[in-house]
Amino acid sequence: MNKEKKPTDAELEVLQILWQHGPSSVRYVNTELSKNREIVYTTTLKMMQVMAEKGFLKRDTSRRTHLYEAIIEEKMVQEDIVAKLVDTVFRGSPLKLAMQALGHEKASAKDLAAIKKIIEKLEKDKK
Amino acid sequence: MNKEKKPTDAELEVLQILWQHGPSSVRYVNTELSKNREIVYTTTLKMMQVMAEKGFLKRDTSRRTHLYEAIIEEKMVQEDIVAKLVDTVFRGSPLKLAMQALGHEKASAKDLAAIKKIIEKLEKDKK
DNA sequence: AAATATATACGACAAGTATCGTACTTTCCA
DNA sequence: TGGAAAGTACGATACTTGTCGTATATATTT
Repeated sequence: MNKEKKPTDAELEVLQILWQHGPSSVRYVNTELSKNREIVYTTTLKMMQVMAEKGFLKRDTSRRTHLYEAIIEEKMVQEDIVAKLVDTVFRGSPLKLAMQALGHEKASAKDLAAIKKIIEKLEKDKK
Repeated sequence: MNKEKKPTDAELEVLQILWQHGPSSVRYVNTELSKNREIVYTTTLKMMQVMAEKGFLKRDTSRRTHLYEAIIEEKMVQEDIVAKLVDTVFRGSPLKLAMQALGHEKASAKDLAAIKKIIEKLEKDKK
């Protein structure tokens, strides 16, 4: 069904903004991107046009300033990427990936507590 | 120092084989790759030559059949990729990534127990 | 109304990727 | 010893990605 290829890195930057902010103009997305790196307006425009062609975004052209909206879901993309990552970089072990994610700097005490709960729930479900 | 760019997907396939098997001939790598998909010998050869130029592999040309060895470490690559992934796809939350990894089919009961232990250890270290 | 600002459309391009064919060299063995 | 087999070298190619310039249309402002 979905022969969707995964978004490129640059496309993910755009998607992130749309996922958080909802339907947005090119101007808005470009302004957000510009906070992180130099990028010319028409580059962002072109990229979003291409993403629309690819089926990642849909656009509302009813007004002069077009609005773009993500139509692939954040969760889907996360799943795809994680599945592939586990496969190609962690030798098929989700555990290794999880450890790598948590073992690193940013995991807070609250994060750890949260995931412990989730694990306990998963363990219950397994039975 | 290392302005190393991250390996492409196809390069990761090669790296995985080298990480597991150690220094290998092109023939060996190609045979392994062929188990998963169609690929012509010279394609693999060329790719590994490029990877050597990039500094991902080093090669021993002392014998007719060259041996290639990974010189970027598996763990390094994993760290890089996970860090970037957390950033660009999980809104900076390692927790979300870990959950996604574990919540997926493949995490076994043993995996869950293992990671619970790790979490407890991390919690201790935090104090 | 003229000038300015803000949009989109679209083509071009350099770099990188993955792919393979052809040419050449070395080794093996019947 | 003369092929066949197995190896490397390397160029060509088709695609994709990210980038931007230029053209043009539409508002907005003075």
